[in-house]
Amino acid sequence: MRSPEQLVERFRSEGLKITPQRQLLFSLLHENAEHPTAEALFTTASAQMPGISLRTVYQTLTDLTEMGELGQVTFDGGAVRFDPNLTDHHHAVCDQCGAIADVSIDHLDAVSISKPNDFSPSSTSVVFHGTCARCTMPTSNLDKPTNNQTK
Amino acid sequence: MRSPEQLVERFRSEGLKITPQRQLLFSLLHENAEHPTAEALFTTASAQMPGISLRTVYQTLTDLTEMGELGQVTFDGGAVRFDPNLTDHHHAVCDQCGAIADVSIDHLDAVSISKPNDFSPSSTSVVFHGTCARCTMPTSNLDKPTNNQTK
DNA sequence: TTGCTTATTCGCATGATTTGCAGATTAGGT
DNA sequence: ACCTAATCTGCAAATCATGCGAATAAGCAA
Ligand SMILES: [Mn+2]
Ligand SMILES: [Mn+2]
Ligand SMILES: [Zn+2]
Ligand SMILES: [Zn+2]
Repeated sequence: MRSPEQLVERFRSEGLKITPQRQLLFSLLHENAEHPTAEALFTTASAQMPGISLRTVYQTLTDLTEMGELGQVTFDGGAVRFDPNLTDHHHAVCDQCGAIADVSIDHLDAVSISKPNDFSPSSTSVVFHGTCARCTMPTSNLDKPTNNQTK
Repeated sequence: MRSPEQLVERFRSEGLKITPQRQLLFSLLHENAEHPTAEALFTTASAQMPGISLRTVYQTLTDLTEMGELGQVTFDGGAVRFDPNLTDHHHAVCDQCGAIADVSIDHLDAVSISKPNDFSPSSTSVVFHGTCARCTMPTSNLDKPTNNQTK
């Protein structure tokens, strides 16, 4: 996703209005690597802007997605999660705390994934389930990750 | 998933009852490679057994899943799909007709998928999105696949 | 500034999927 | 045939997301 400034520019150039709700969401999404749900963003947004509507959060997220500025991912039938990282990448889901980490495509030997016969893949997604570093770490239970389970 | 006969045996041995509803679902799921949803199974089941409850379909599917006799998969936030194929495998989703095909693990060079750093994967799933053979096939629009979109 | 036009926000209804609950029914044994 | 626990069924309710219309406000023109 582009920077809030660039998004403002794009919205203006397309005749869309710059509302405080949109600006807040732009900033909450900017470089956000947490893959938040609409509800999570709504909660965070509400702290800074009491009264903002969940409907508006959904609306804005949908708009950004349709504009190609935001990605969506879902895991195991959970709620949709929004992803400002538009680069081609995959995900690692921690079954302990629910954290979702990006897995850069070059961490994988992508080309080695041969396509199944008689099927023309336009995209491939890989999802790892397991335990993240923070949840594995035996010592230092200080600052443990918040349980943010997918399911 | 094991055969209907074997399932009947297992249910009996566990003191569970053999009802016509269960037997019907056993047969509908047996070697079913369509990855049907609960609704789809309910529709098919209703044809053979008018009056069967959707609730019972869900209940039986959940039971089989908890017994480890049935797998569940979801794609893009769609409804849960049930999978009697318990072997380790992946999936190819046709964006045209919604068909979901199994992709045998040996079609992939699984070991070459190096795990991301500081994450201990317990399972890896690969999903291809694209166009299936039947939807690609230029000639022979005879017997086209039913549109069974995930979303 | 003031006022106008129309995009946007908001609250609520609705849809889709799945589960909780409790009363009616039935499988399977005595 | 009868008992009883397991099962089935219908309906309420939870969750997540979208449709809709009235109220609001951004951007612009005067
Ligand atoms: Mn990501
Ligand atoms: Mn499968
Ligand atoms: Zn974790
Ligand atoms: Zn197809």
